[in-house]
Formats: sequence, C-alpha cells, structure tokens
Amino acid sequence: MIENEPGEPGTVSGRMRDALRAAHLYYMQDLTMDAIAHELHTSRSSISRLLSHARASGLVEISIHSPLDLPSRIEQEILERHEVHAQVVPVPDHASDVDRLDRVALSAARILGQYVDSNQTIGVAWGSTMTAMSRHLVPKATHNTEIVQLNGAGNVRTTGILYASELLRRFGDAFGARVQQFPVPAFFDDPETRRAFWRERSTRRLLDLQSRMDVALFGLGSPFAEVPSHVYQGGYLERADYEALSRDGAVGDVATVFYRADGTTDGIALNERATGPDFSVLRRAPRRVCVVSGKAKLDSLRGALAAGLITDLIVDEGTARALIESRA
Amino acid sequence: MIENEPGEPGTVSGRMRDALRAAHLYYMQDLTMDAIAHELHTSRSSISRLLSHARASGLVEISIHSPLDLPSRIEQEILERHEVHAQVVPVPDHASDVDRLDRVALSAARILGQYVDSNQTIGVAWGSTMTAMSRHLVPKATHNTEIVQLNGAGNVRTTGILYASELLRRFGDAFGARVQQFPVPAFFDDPETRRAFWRERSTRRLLDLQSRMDVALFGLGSPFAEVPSHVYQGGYLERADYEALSRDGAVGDVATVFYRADGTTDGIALNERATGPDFSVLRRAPRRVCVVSGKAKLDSLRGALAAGLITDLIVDEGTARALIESRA
DNA sequence: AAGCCGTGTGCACATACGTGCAACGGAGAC
DNA sequence: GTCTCCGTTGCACGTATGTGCACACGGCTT
Repeated sequence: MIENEPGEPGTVSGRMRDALRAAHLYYMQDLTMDAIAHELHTSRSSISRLLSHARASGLVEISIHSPLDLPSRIEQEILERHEVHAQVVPVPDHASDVDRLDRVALSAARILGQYVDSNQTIGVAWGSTMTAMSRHLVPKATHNTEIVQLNGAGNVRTTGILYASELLRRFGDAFGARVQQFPVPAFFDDPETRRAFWRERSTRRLLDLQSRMDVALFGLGSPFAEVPSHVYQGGYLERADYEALSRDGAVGDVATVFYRADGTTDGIALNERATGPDFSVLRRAPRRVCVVSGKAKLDSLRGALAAGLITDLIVDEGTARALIESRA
Repeated sequence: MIENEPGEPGTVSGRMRDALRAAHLYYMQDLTMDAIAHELHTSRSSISRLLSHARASGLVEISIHSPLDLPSRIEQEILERHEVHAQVVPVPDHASDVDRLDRVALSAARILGQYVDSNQTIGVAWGSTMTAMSRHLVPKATHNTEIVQLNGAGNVRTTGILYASELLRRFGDAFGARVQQFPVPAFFDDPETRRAFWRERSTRRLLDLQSRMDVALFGLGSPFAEVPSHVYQGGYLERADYEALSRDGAVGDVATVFYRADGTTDGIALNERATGPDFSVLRRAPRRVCVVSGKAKLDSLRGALAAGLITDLIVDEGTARALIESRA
C-alpha cells in the first residue's frame, strides 16, 4: 500500500514519510493513534509501531530543559568544585548496580546526541558501560564524522574484535559515521611488542586520529571494587597484574590506562602494556565525556577528576551525591 | 509532602523539581508512570498530571526533525517559488475549516518557540487565528522580551480591550515577556482622528516599538471568503466599507491593512483608517511569521506573498498544495 | 512450480494512561 | 477558633497504547 521508490531522487522511503506525518499528527496535533490510523488508512497498531520507529530513529526528539535557574544543586556543586559539567541521572537509592548502569547508560545514550556533530572525530573506549550505551543510541544524521576506537579489546581467549566491532558499528550506524577499529589486545604481554606495534604505520594513522579527537567518550574502570568492571572479568589481567596495580596504588583506569587517587600515572608498570591513549593525548580532546554509575567507582571517579580527564560527566544520583558529600 | 520554600535561593518549588525528575524518568529512562509514582512516593495519577504539567510548561520539549533531505516536496517548492520558509501542517482533506484552523493553530503554537528568543520585540496581530494559537502556547523562558500589539481590536460595540488583552497576556505569560497593548479600535471612523492619535507621544512610543520588531506574527484576513474572518463579524466594518474594499480590489489584510492580489496597497481608502502597521514598517521585521489555514484564504495568501510580507509560513497541507498547484 | 525466508499487517489481549469525582488539608476571612 | 475556599490527592473507571501471534505478500532458491 506504500509506494517506495528508493532510486528516485526527491521521493523518499514512503515509510519515513509516513512516520514523519504520524509524528506530526501525534506529537504536534495531539491526535490519538486511532485517528491517525484512519487518516493514513492503516491500523492503529501499525501507527503505534510507526511512532516507535520515529522515536527510535531520532526523527522525534524529546529533550528536557531544566529552567536554567535550577540545574540541580548537585550539578551546580560539581561544576564549582571540579569545573566539570555534570548531568545527574536520577536513580532510586535502592536500585541495584546493574539497574543503575542500565539507567545511566540509557540516559547517556540519549544525551550523547548533544555532543556529537558533523566533521568530528569521536573516540570511544570499550567496556561494559559503553556496551550498554551502544544498545540505546538515538540516531542523528551527521556528515564526515569518524568514530575511533580508543583501546584494544582482545584478551587471552578471544581477539575481542567481534565484540568491539559490534559496539563501534552501533555508534557508527547511529551517527552515519565511519568507524576506525583498533584490532589489538586490551593489554600487550610485552611492553616491547607494544612499542614495536606503535611504530607501524597503520597504527600511527590511528594514533594520529586519536590525537585529533573532538570528543572522547569513556567509562571508568575500578579494579578493586566489589563488582569489577568488564575488563577484569574475561582474562584480561592476571593475579600478578592486580598485585602490581595494588602496589602501584592504582584506583582506576580510563581505556586501560591506570591512575592513582591523585590522578598521577607515572611509574604504574601496567600502563607500559596498555593500549589506550596516554592522558596527555586524551586531554587534547576539547570534550571528554565520562559515564559512570555506582558508588563502587567513586574512588576511580575522584582520581579521574584529579587527573583532569573529564569535561562532561554523566553520573547516577547516588554517586554524584556521594562525590560532593565526601569532602564538603 | 513537598517542601516549598520560594524565598530561599537555590531551592525551588518542589513541584517543578518533581516534574523535572519525573520527566527524566519517563522520557529518558522509559520507566512507567507506576514505577515513577513509586519512586516519588505518590500515586500514578499524580505522575500523569505532573507529566502533563511538564509538557505544558515547556519543561519537556518534543521536536520533529525532518531528515534534512526531505523537507516535503511542498515546502521545498514554496521556498523556491516564494523564498519563504514554509511549515506544512498535515490535515486530512475532508477536515472542516474549523478543524483546520484549530490544528494549524495548535501546531503553530508549538512551533513558535523556535522563533522567539530573549531580548526581542515581538509584534502580534489580532484575529481568530492568533486567538486559537494563544490557547496552546508552550512556555519558554526568555529575558527582556517584549510583546507588542500590532493593531487595535475595538469595534462599535466593545473596546475589544478585554479580548485583546487576554490574548496578549497569554503570549506574554508564555514567554515571560512584557506586554504593550494598543488600546484603539480596529478601524477609526475618521482618518483625521487616526492621524491625530498617531501624533500622541504615547502612541508614537508604541509605533516606535513596532518599527523595531524582531518578529512579527499574524494571520490573514480574507474579506470576501465564504467564512469571513473574525474581524468582519463583530461590527468592525459596515456594508459600505465592504463595497469600497471590493471597488478597490482588496483581497485580504494583515493586521487591518488591506492589499490587492498583486500586493499593492496604494489607494485603498480603508487603510487610511486602519490601525495596523504600514507594510513598509512591517517589512522591517527580519522575521515575519504568517499562520494561515483554509483554502478560502488562498487569494489572500497569494497577495501577502506578492507583497513580500512573509518570511515564514505555517499553513495547512491542502492550502499549501493549492498554492503551488495553482500556477505550477 | 513449489518451497522458503523475511518483512510487514491486523487482530486480540494485557497494560499503561487520562480524568471525573469525592475527600482532604492548609491559608486566609471573619 | 472555626468556617469557607481553593488547590491537590488517590481511587475507579473508560480509553489509549504496546505486543505476541497468525497470516499474507513478494523475492529468491531449488
């Protein structure tokens, strides 16, 4: 019943045209789906699906404007204390850590569109937070945008490429962007291998891209928290590595690069084998968006703030509150 | 259950804070109202109402992004032919004129926010279209914005001030703007009275404001259409006036100022007694938004386009289609 | 031609949502 | 104090919306 002639210029996928019209009628004119179904000569359920599609594909955008005078006391305080623009995601205190992560990731995915634009290079780290986000991204049309992987994803058991490529592909799809993968393990076994690899021209091209990022997007690792992050579960690190990290005083990592509570990284041995960008490189990105959830990552978050890695923070309410209460 | 301390700085009306949180949970995290009710310790119905409030008060903004490549063939065509940015409101062909007006006005009210900003002077005409719009405006916080009435509203029977002030007040409330009324009849009886009045300092202040408008907002009058517009019903004009208009070849008016099909106004006697701004003044506004619905206003619309009065047009689909088909 | 996806549809049912109504409670008026 | 008035609440009900399912259609293989 719909004429779809993808080849013809000017004409467009009838489905999208219908979605557009349905969205207008529903969101601008407040018609019921029944009424819209009647106007478009189809069933109500099709309209329901059409509207879902319109929302999921970014055709309909729902944004929330905090009446500028009350950007939540917490966000205000974080801005003043850390010079970081926070977006606090409301989550009930009794929520489980899994819930927390999901809800923060969902919100973050919907907020992300604000940071992404045409002609940008976007660095994306790899981990459970990014994976959760990738499932909820709202598409936004951009031109000439590039997604670049910040750190390797392979481990002893798998190359991680499938996983990582799936994740990157979702980001790329959402923004119509090219994707630059980084097919290396999360950590090299031998620092020398890494150095050698870094000299390869194909690697240098990617590192060069990283150094020119406009936006960096990452979660935080927290090696010694009760619920260790994704990176520590699947055979990425050995017991000896943990002990070394502990000795070196590491409290967290961003894209496999570890830091201490005061934000320093010098002398942390494992970093010699890490694949993520050095912080001095990371900090070149004018916008550095960090997504965190769960109090277990609090120390990690404090360290990342101390290291000046973050310009924009998306965090769950409980953690945000704990952050500012800790040394008020 | 809500602590509301309007005086204390930093703290804000608990209701709005709750609305904000509910909106986040509903629109960003896709929780059900039930779940939100539980989190906020209230009933589901209160959440329903809270969310309605959040939408109606502009806290939640829903916008529709046409994937820039298909701005509807009709809008494209209008842009090319008349150099006017059109927003076509979809309305089924069988809808009554009243329906049409309502639906266009509703859409227009929601679109209007795009044109309004801080530190602007906004001229608003008076008529059935503007009245319908005024009932659906979505608030948007602005500073130092001014609403100025473009034409008088009084007639033989009433001063029209109540009506007009109600309308202007709604616009003012929606944008937190000051309101400048224009307490004169729609048409003077004697051109001389008008000229005298125009010399008054209080009047000149208002005219001066009009001449510095950033945005003008108006509907179109269509004196000889089957369904005459508001202005022609309530004793604003006499039979003799209509005959004169007919002789002078008028096809429509903007804010009580009449024009011919070719856009000219010279020699239309009634304009000597009109209270709306001369077109040369009107055209000084960089943005001139016209809201039209119904094919009855087609001639009127063509004239206004010919006169170059419009930069942005919000129009129902049928009328838009008729416009471009007429001389394709 | 027959068979076999994959996509998209309408139906029917379960949920989720909006709203009239009666009851409650706090802020003046007296 | 006590009364009234106005705004807000939760309940109950009817309506609107989301989704599993079975089925129909077109394209592609065998």
